[in-house]
Amino acid sequence: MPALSIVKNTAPEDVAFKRRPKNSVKGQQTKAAIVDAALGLATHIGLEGLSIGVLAERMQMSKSGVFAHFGSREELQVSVVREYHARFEDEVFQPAMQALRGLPRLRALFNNWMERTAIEIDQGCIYISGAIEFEDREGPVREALVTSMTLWLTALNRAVVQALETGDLRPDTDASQVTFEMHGLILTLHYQARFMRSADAMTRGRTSFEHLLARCLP
Amino acid sequence: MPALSIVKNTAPEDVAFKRRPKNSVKGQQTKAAIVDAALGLATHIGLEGLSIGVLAERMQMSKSGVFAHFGSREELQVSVVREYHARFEDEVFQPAMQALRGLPRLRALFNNWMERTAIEIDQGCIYISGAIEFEDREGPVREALVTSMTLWLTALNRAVVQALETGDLRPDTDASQVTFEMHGLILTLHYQARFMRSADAMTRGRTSFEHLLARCLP
DNA sequence: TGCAGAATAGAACGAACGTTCGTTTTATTA
DNA sequence: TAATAAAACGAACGTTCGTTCTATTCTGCA
Repeated sequence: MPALSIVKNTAPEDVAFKRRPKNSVKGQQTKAAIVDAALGLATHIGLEGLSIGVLAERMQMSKSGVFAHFGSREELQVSVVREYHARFEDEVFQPAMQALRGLPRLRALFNNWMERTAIEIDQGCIYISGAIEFEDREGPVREALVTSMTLWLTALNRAVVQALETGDLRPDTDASQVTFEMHGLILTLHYQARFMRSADAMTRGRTSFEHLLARCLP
Repeated sequence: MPALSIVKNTAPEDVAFKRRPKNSVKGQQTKAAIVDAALGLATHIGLEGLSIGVLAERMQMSKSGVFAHFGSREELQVSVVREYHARFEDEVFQPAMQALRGLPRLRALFNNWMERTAIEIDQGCIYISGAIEFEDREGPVREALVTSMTLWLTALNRAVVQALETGDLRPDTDASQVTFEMHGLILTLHYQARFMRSADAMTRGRTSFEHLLARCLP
């Protein structure tokens, strides 16, 4: 079981006597395709911008056909968050675990995160847009987002702690503080590159990371 | 003319032969009150979440009565951005200009920005939420947001440059890099405090700023 | 005091939204 | 192949949205 896992995407939660699809082979395929398309849409227009009508149009299906796979728009949004989490884990977290524990792994994690964010300069990141949209909106979508983000930041913080256990970073390093600042670099990179459309944001991000590390080296 | 000013709020732009209000005393008062209420709403639900119906209800006016002051929802959104800009200038920028040029003024600017962000932990910041909402949506609202943000970051950067001119910071300091990282601290503070509801975000923000300064001191 | 012009109201519009329902088509299995 | 269950459809519901009219009320100036 991978370390960032929450729950599997197709949860058998037959809530409140609502008729849910029974997950035949075909059904699962279609649902996966819908979630994929929904994720593609959500990265551009946000989770709140997601509309079942537009999604159905893009899928060349009827609104009710799409709707039936989720039972509510909220469930669709949660599915999208879970799918994004799974991809983030596959692309950012897992590959970096191949690197040696300590500074190499920490560098790999940050580097993969940067790469992912660079891609998202064209796509948008639902961990960032979702955070804005669900700042003070309660419910399962917010919960899914917070859970994912907490798992990721915890995993990242663990890598920092390991780096100072191996002696790669000074033993008096405040791990949480380093994690906090790494998070800040990604957020600024995203803001500057995607909203302000500044060309040198990637370079600035890498420079900042090196400054951060330099401060913590033994 | 204050350094962050863009244009005054009530612009006499009689675009495309649309019947606009003629700005009587009463009219201006009402419009200001509407913009104030709209800003209050937008900080919580975003510029895109703003709806004329809800706004009219809160103002105890008719939808068309509210609408007539702006001519379009977009113009309402732009007015809100301008109003936010004006307040940001009054609360963050102007007071800090009283401080001595150099490190004191830079500290004052960052401190006021932090305070403002702390307030916005309960309110939301439309420079942040707006950036997400208008990342790849073109038009006058995005333009107003980018203009405001550019003016502010430029003003901030000027303060950094002055600090190294006065010798408060090392002469080889990369001013743009420092500005970039200050921006990052605010974004992370906002994310951690408002979305993740983490209690120690303010402390972490201040600590990060001190680390940043320490790196640049002579 | 009367009158022009501005401010507001009220009703209506077409479109989009999420959701429900009954029916039909398609897939799975006996 | 027949029986059964799941998937997809199409139409409709009740709301809300921004916007457009026309009509009414208010306000300030001659």
